[in-house]
Amino acid sequence: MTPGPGAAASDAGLRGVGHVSDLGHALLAAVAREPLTGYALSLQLRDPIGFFWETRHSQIYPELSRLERAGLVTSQAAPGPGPRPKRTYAATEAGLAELRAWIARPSRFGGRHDELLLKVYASWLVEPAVIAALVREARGHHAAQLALYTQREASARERGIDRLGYRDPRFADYLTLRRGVDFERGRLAWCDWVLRDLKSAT
Amino acid sequence: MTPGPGAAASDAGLRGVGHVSDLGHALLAAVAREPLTGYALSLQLRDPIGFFWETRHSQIYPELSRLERAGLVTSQAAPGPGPRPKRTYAATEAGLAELRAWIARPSRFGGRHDELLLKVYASWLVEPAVIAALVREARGHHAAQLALYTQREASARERGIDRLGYRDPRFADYLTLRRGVDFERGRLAWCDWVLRDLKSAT
DNA sequence: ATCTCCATGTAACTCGTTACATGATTTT
DNA sequence: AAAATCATGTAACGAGTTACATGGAGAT
Repeated sequence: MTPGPGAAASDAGLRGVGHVSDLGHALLAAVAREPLTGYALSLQLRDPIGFFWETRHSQIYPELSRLERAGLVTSQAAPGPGPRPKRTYAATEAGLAELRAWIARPSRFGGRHDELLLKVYASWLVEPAVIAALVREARGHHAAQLALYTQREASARERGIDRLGYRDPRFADYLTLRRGVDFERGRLAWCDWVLRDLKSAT
Repeated sequence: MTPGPGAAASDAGLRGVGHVSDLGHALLAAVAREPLTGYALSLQLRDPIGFFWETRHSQIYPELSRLERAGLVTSQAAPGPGPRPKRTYAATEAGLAELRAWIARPSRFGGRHDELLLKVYASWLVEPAVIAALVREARGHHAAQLALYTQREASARERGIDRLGYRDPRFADYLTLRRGVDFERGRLAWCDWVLRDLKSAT
């Protein structure tokens, strides 16, 4: 990674400065609230309450320096407890702008991490209308999935699959399908609840 | 990565033959039901109904050959529509044994893919007691998480955080926390429902 | 004496996505 | 004529995990 002193010219092969990863947005969203060290961030991401995201410190430190090279965060060094100085990161104006733009962009659904939850976590940065649009879009997606799943559930019940023994793979299908129905229903209810609360909580 | 021709002796650097990845178990679980081609598997994994897993064909084909090298599946070649022969894969006895052993092993929670759902999808291969133990373990995990989240929710309400404006980051925390509570509650209800059904459906 | 917490980083590897590449048959 | 479907693979990344490495301060 570090090309060594004297060879600092090219930096080729690194991710383009224009692109910010999902993890980058997660870190940005955290330091937009208050300045934090990489270590503090790793603690927050280890326990995903209100965050729905997880990673290890080995990914956080390189990502923070990428964000700093891109001008989205700044760091202040202070004497640390170990051999290296302790760095506290804070979001810059450009960082906040990037976050606001990212929140407004359409999300991918069903990714391995929960992009919508992460955007809601950072929702205090944007107008409530922006978040409402996002949640309404997600609501549509989950409503469509729910319709599909309930339809399959109904057809499974018509064919008596819910009465098969556990030895039949189609009964296993039915068990997992039920979880899909529950998941989408819960997600839908949450979207509605958020939309209601965004109206009342001015 | 590829050591180049002429150095084919060792195969070092490849994943050890003893270890099967989560994706490997997913493919194994699918071909344990009926023999399938890599293409058919990619269609099933693109639409995660009853599967809760997703990937692309570019990952499936190499993984199938790894499984075959490990003796967990066999393939039969037939003239295909394209330049290459079409291969249909089936699980071997060793493959079924690996699946049964994997289902009985404790699962990781909160991984990027849903290991418990995948195990339930393959649950027809094992005795209902094995699956019941698995689901009971998961139930405990989700009950503990739910207790933690509801406690935080209550303390947030005591401090009036649910009545803050959307501009306060702590209100955003509350929105995502609510989703956590809903998720764990739904998961818990599903575990209970599966446990009930495993008793009745002999 | 040992363990845990704070604090930062690198190396090696596995997992996952996007794009490239080929080509016959069927549908629009 | 063009597009979609079936069918298989590789190359080049990007994302994520595990393990290695260092070292002071405070607690047991």
